[in-house]
Amino acid sequence: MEQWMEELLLADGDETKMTEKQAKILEAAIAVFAEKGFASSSTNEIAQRAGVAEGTIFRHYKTKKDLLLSIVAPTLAKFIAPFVLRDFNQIFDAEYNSYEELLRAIIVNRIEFLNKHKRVLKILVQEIPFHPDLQEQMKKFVLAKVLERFGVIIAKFKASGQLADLPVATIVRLTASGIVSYVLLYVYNQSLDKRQKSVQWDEDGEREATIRFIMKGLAP
Amino acid sequence: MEQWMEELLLADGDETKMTEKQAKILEAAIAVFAEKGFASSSTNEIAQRAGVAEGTIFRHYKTKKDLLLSIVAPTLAKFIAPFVLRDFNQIFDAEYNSYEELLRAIIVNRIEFLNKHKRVLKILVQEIPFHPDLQEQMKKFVLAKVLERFGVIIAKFKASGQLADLPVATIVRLTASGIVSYVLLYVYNQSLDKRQKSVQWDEDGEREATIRFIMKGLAP
Amino acid sequence: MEQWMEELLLADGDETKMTEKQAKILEAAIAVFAEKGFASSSTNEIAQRAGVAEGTIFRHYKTKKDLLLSIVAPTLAKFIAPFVLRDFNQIFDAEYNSYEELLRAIIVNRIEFLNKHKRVLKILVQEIPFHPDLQEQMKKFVLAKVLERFGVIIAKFKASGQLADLPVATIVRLTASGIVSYVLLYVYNQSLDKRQKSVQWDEDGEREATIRFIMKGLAP
Amino acid sequence: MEQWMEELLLADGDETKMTEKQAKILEAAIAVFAEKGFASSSTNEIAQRAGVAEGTIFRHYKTKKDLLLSIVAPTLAKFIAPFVLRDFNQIFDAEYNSYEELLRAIIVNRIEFLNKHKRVLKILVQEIPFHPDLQEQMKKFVLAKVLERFGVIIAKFKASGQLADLPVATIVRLTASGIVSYVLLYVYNQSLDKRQKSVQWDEDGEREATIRFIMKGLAP
DNA sequence: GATGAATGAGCTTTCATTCAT
DNA sequence: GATGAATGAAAGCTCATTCAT
Repeated sequence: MEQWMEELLLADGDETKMTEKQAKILEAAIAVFAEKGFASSSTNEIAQRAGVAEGTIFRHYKTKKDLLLSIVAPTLAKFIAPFVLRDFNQIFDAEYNSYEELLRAIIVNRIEFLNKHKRVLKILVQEIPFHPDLQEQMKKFVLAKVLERFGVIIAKFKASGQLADLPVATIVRLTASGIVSYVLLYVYNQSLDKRQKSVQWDEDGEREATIRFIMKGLAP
Repeated sequence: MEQWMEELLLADGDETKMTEKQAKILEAAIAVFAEKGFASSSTNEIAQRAGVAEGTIFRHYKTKKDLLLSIVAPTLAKFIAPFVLRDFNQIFDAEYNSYEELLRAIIVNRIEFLNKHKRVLKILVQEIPFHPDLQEQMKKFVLAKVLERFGVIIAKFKASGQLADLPVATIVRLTASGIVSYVLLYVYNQSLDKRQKSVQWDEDGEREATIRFIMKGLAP
Repeated sequence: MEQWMEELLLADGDETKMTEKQAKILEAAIAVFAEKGFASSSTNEIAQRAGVAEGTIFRHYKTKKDLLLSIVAPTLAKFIAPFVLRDFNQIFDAEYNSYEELLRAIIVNRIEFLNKHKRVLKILVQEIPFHPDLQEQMKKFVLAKVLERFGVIIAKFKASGQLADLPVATIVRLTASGIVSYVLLYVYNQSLDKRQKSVQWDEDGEREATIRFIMKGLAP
Repeated sequence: MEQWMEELLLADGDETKMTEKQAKILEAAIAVFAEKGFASSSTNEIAQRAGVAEGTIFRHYKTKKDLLLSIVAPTLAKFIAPFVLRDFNQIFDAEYNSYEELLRAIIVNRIEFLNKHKRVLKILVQEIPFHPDLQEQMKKFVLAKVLERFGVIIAKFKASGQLADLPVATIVRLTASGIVSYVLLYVYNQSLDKRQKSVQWDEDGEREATIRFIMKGLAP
């Protein structure tokens, strides 16, 4: 499994295998899928936006669904990468003195990730309910891996008396719900154009409020 | 506006205006839309499941999108009913001695609502990103009304020193994120069949943990 | 099975179930398939010749292959009808004083049949090698039924000393090969236009020669 | 014409003119055409089975039809070789004392030929109805040559009182129909696997029956 | 009101063929 | 010679919508 992961990550990082047109197709497909949803997107429109003949799409991706998966799978892989690949980045390997420090790190890291993969994540979220195979992978890899990895760290903080004595899954759920609500607010803010800045949230204030909320909520 | 609301609510509660066929069409459409998504559903399949001719659908709903809206609108209306219709139900009109009591009332109320409208809510959530008109209504009515109504109550609890001194929107956001994560867990639990009960969450425990989490998190 | 047969035969005889357009589609499909072969025929051309929108074809026949089968199946059924349906016609129920009489009756009957279903039979013969399901049905029903029915009659002629003492299957094979070669000659003759009548065979002469050939060849 | 024939025959026997790839393409094309029919075969599949790039096919054969012809033509040439090329083989050049001897020789020879070229002959038979140019060549060369050559021999046997006084074409037709029905039976037998040997015909018995049938049928 | 046959635009997909490398 | 990416025309098929009955 980890081999498959690493391959996916490399294959995608090392995009030399792709022809120029193929890259354009992917880019166009991401844009169109994110904009209209998978089912409402036509391969014709994708081809046009990619500046490619429609047939070219099907030379690289056997079906439209194949195209979807080839977009969504690598991102899914990258999503769990931090959790399955040792020393992939510093989130879990750095020593954190407090749960708060960890929270801050995660928020920064996830916002960065979200920003980078916004459109693909939108597609993923939209399509998961209709593709049982994606659901399966999500549950099997992502959820399982995240819980497993977090478990170790949270146990440490629980032992040192920084966190309430709740099941790991519960702590993860409550932490995640807080973070997710903040991150969504953050990207929502970004989606507003200049003129609408008046209705924006105060990002810094909300971040601090969120962190304090979680810390207090999970205090022993 | 409130008139329109009341009409919607009545029209739907009092389903005598609908022919039997029309009701069957709605029911079938909800089932199919929830299962496959709006764009991937065919009016043909809806007609078959409803046991009517395809043409009959278009006698009642000018277009396929019309059908979607006539499904989604009443549920949206009911969703905000407690917030816009005085004495529609007891949530806000009862006097709550503590924020915790309010939380418990909301959880019960929302779970009930979600259970009753699960499929339509799924459709709504799926389709909102692709229908700007729905988004507009959502923001204008739902969000605005909910915040407005909540504002009054939260102000009271803040004044009496039960809640931290945070913006109302922030308190709503953090409260909502906690409740949503619990409610989703609750319905997820229900979707598991008997054999999978072993992987279930402990509902009661999670509910209590969630309430305590929110209360502690929002304490002054 | 015989029930299924009778249904097929009736369904086809009683073509009132078909809309006018559907009949036109069948007629056009038979023409085009016979002319170009199944794989080289386009539903587009069939639609045009039928004076129908292309979509109409697929309202009546789910796939192009479905259309093929709905053409070929009834003819296949009619082909074996004389052998499975008692008193369907007079071939086997009349008393034949000699094998020669039987031969003459068959030739007349088969030429008539061939003339009536020339195009469909061409399609059938062309497509059988590529559709194992058709092959199966052919072997199971047609061959089996024909041999069985013939067996009884041939046994009678063998017993009365009119035919050589050969296996029934062998007699059928040799008889059939002779008849087939004559019948093909006959339809080939018809396919020639007036100007080419000079290269025609002498039908009557060939028929008599064929019958004498078979009779002498199978004499005891 | 005979020069063209000889060239064809040599070119194919002496396959040194073909590159290895070209040979593989031909072999693959024969396999695929025989399996699926010409129209249903894709150059893509042929290329894959041949282990070459799709473009390579078109380097050697201008069009897909060209490929078909380059498969079918040499076999057609070989088919008439015994009839047009003096001392090509022994069938007609040996002196036959009886028509029966000739029959036996032809059967052996044709079974051998059929076995060697089974797939190509299947392709040829399948495609002839849809390619008027092939039909033309068939009639002009094959039929004409065969009849002409046979005519001489049959005239001899008629003169010596071994055969009935029928037109040469008729004798050829009746003889051919008998032989063909036997040869088809023979190859059908071969196509059955071990387990099905019980349903086989008795080859030797059928061959003798067929020969006796023809001899008796054509006796004066 | 209800039907369902018919439509035609548009969908995904296939394919023989071309051509720069 | 050989490749395989690219093409675009055409294939089979789907679908929301219309309309005569």
